[in-house]
Amino acid sequence: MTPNNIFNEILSFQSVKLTMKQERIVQAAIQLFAEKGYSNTSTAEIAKVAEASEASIFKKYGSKEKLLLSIIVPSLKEFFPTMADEVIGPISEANSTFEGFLAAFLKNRSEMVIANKEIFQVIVKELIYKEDLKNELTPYIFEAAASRLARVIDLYKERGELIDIPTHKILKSLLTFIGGFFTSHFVLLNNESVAEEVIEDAVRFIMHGIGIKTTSMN
Amino acid sequence: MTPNNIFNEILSFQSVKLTMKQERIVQAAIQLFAEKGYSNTSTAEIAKVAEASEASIFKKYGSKEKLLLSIIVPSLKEFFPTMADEVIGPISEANSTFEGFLAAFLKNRSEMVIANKEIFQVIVKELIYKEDLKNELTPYIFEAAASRLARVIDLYKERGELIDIPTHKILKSLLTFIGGFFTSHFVLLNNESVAEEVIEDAVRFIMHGIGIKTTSMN
DNA sequence: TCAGTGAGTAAGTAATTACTCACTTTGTAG
DNA sequence: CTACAAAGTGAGTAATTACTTACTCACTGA
Repeated sequence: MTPNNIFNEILSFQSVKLTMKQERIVQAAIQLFAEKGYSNTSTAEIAKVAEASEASIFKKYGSKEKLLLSIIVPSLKEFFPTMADEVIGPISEANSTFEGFLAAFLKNRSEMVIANKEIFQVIVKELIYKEDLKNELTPYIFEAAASRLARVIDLYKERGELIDIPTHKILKSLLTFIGGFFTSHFVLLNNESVAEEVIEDAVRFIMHGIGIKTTSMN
Repeated sequence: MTPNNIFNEILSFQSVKLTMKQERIVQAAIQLFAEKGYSNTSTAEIAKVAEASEASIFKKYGSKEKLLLSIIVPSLKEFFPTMADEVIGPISEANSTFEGFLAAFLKNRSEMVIANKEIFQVIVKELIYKEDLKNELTPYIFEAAASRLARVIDLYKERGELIDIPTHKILKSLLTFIGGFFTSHFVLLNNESVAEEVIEDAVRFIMHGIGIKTTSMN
């Protein structure tokens, strides 16, 4: 079975409405995977928490791995592509400065991640491990998020708001920091919210760093 | 057994010189843990790769968990405290500017991590999962690395090289970016080296961000 | 009313897991 | 050479693992 067929199969799980039992199974799996990791969670435990039988898991999902993917894959489309078309576009149009865009973007995505924090934790924790999964999903993530952010960067660069260095370099620094930001807040520290001030601090750091401003003209 | 006793027990493993077989076991464990993760690696597999018997593992280490800790704990002292006393001090003394310090620091720590890349990967991957381990080690890491970095920040702040905001805010931004830097390069991308240019880019970002320099006096 | 269908499950199974025990081999001090 | 301790191991074990099978039940359309 090719990767594409696998993806379509996984996505088909959500197309038919889930029964109550199936919903309980998915919720139990999300909770346990986020808490203890995929490998340390047995199907027996998932069934117990969901108050269902183990066989029900396999009837619907076929394997433990597909249950994991049925959680991860559809959510990626929520974390990232939605981010591209429905988030990045409107946010950048509504903000005249890159600084404003950045603050709105970080706030918007933070709220999104917090609302789906356990799923986000599962994705981060498992993506680090699973080489195959990583290799299959990163091109997708890159296309969905990075390439659109690059366009926004180009836009504001033309307006003279951003430094004149290659866009890929700006993007790389930006993604490194944002990745660190989300990972530290929502995976390591497991925060429930992000204060306005924290976002302001992050934006200031991204825009101006920690050095004093030198008086140079452009 | 209290945490302290556990730590002392773990540290005692390295105090006596390892036999060749024991060395092979540790090397096999590092390799497999880094590649597939602790939970996905069986003691049988470690024994096979090490060309030793499973019983030898348990004779020396008692449990699979202690084998993991015997890899992680001593290395932390190499990654972090050495960093504090033997790295941060000399580097900051040898560099008159914070920018110079930062470049030297990033280069020095990158080389250190690359030389022990698999161990670094094991630490990152397991620290994300294991709540207990994380809670036990973070105060230690913080004391070793963060508090010393804070002093360096204070030093250069007094010299007027860094912006005048609370040190903990500077530190937080710095650690977020550096954490993202090391994780993306050496865990996600599994890089073998870091080009001079990459470090320069990172330093520039940390110092000045991606916004254009505004002409404001201080 | 009842055949057909999908949801759900109790009770398995073979394989794998971390770990143990009784034993042999090896290195070394006297 | 020998005695003894440490290093090393083959052959287990009970528990857990992901997964299967053969079944019941609840519902629905004709």
